[in-house]
Amino acid sequence: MANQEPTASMLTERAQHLLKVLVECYIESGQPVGSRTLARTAGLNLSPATIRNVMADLEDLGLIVSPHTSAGRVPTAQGYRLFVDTLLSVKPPDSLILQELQTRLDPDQDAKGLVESASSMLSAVTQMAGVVTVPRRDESALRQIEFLPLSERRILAIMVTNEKEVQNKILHLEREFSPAELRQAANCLNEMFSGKGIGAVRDSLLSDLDAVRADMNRMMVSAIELGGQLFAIQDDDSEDNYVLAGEANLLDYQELSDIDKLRQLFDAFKQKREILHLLDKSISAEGVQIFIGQESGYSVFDECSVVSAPYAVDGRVLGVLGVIGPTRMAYERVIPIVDITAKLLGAALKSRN
Amino acid sequence: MANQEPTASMLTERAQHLLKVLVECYIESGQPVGSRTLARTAGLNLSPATIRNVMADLEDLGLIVSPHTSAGRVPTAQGYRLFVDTLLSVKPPDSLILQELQTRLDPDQDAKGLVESASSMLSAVTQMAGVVTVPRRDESALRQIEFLPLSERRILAIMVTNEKEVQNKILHLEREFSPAELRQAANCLNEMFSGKGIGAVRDSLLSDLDAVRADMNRMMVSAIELGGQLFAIQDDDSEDNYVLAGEANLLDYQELSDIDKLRQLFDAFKQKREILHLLDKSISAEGVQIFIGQESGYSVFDECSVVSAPYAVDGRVLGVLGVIGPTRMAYERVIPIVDITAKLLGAALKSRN
DNA sequence: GCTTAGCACTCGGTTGATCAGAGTGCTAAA
DNA sequence: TTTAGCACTCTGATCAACCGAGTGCTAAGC
Repeated sequence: MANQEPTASMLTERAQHLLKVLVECYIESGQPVGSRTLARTAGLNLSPATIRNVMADLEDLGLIVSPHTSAGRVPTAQGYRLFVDTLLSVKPPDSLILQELQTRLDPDQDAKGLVESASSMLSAVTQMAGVVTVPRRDESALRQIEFLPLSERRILAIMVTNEKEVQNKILHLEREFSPAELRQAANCLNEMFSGKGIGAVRDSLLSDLDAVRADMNRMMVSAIELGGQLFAIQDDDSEDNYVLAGEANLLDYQELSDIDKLRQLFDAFKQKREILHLLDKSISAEGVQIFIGQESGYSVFDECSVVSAPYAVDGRVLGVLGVIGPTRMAYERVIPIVDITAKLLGAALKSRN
Repeated sequence: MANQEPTASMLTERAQHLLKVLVECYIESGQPVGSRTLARTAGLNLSPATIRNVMADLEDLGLIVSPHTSAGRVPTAQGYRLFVDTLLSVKPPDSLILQELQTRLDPDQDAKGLVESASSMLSAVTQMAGVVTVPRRDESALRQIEFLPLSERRILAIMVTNEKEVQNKILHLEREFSPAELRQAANCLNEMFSGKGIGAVRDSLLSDLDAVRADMNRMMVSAIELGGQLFAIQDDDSEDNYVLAGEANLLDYQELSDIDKLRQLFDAFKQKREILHLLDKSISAEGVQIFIGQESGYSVFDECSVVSAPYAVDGRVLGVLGVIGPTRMAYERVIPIVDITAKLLGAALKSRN
């Protein structure tokens, strides 16, 4: 009769210890853990029979199950949960790995490069799939706008933000603009909005656009016209997106070897929607957050765990990164890696010179 | 005793027809084709026994094999080869699909977008993996260069080519440049090089850089300095690269269901090197080229076929696209799709307005 | 000389039975 | 409370039997 939220306090010291050892054992071996093995491994001087009694209790609480009568026990999602919440002893990551992370998150590249590095590092270091959401930039401040004519009615708009990100967009115009006009419009927009947040700029442009078209001089009108178009669809692609790396690593885990499940997982990666929703849940969390098996609420992840953490610059959360792997993963190793990577990514994004 | 290069002329009319039907049958069913089935399907009024005689001949020629004594026959790579070279009746693609291809290869996006569309279309339409190499642009002509100051020693260089591609690069400078200086340098470069091929520009800049530094006015020097940096590493990422889509589709084919093989395949996709080499072989081909099974020479593709075609604008080949799938694929459907997509991509790249 | 019916043979896949091994739950004794 | 002992259960491996599909060969027919 599984209780619905077993807590550590419901377990004796000994039961806790045994659960911990069992989970560790299972994570390492991948085999159901029997009472004899556990008796040997646990270090307590107890006979298998005693262990069995405790295991029966743990099973009643829904923390472990046996796949069939004569197999050992395997942790349930709840078991893992209790394990990571209260029993886990995290290992600080290998200093070699740390160094690698640090050097490969070289601040001297653009945000996209950093995000891709982070993602592929996560996957390489954990041997699972790494995922990093693209940093949102709604609040980054506008720095400069420039227009270059391409052909009669097409101009290239270039926008530089304070974070030194550069964005291009090709605008299709209703009428022709002379080079001088473009320069004036750019100046005008720069004067009006330089230093303002992009969200604010968009809002004020969109509201101005129709309202004051009539009673302004021609220059202002073109400026607002161009600016309106520039900011209109701006957030389509870069927002709401993530960078995934190392999906193929997941092929190696036999607990995910059901090819159909795997296919669904890969489809979900391409769809992006569910992944993004899941990661979103973590965006307001303080540090590392963990979704174990069905906890995520998405059936594609039934056999998976997601370890995620938000990354921030100056306290502003810009995105989330994490690792996706089988429920049976080395949490004590993965958690600090995700944690540190999030911090390093934040630092790298900040200190770009 | 497999002959080494069986040609159509070595087969009777009837044998050819039977091979054709057998291959078609196997492609459709995925099961080894037996003499009875073939007798029924082939439309000739022959008994299974007669068919068996012919099949024995085909097997001697190395065109088909039986996986074991009491199974039907399966085409070998050579069998497929003969099939696609001389027996295949290609089907023009569904007009619906054609339309879809056409609309989704909307010329009104940048090269990257087009390439990505093409790749994902190929994979969607064929239910296999689509791949498109990034168009090389060494010969595209320079149109305009612009420099925007970011901070003291960092400037943003923007380069527009005739093909309306835009490229940004952040330059780190040895010394400070004033805005005026930047503008002059840009003007200078634009005057000197506008309309020239990018390769040519790079060459002349690199050779000029040291040679004439002394006896030029300051403006020229800065221009060449900036230009030199801009063009120095230019080709790192966009050259030698490709866009892959729909890898996950390959999970669905049971002939690729060996998880290890699959893993190797996915690793190869990430490595990119082998794929690029393979696609390179097709770059000078006239139209569609097909690598069947081990013909590719790369063991990861032993169970795969690659159907590829170069795409070009105004006769200049810019890259290669193709489809990667199991050897047992519907060639008669895939080949025209690849063919047409290549043409459409070329057209779209050309007609961007 | 080609075609075909007949037949023995081969091989893979499935089913069912058996058996060893691992692990459990329960009971009774320490 | 712990533990030894024991009966029980379930999996996985092994083996034999068997069916079905398909082949190759031979001899007869056209």
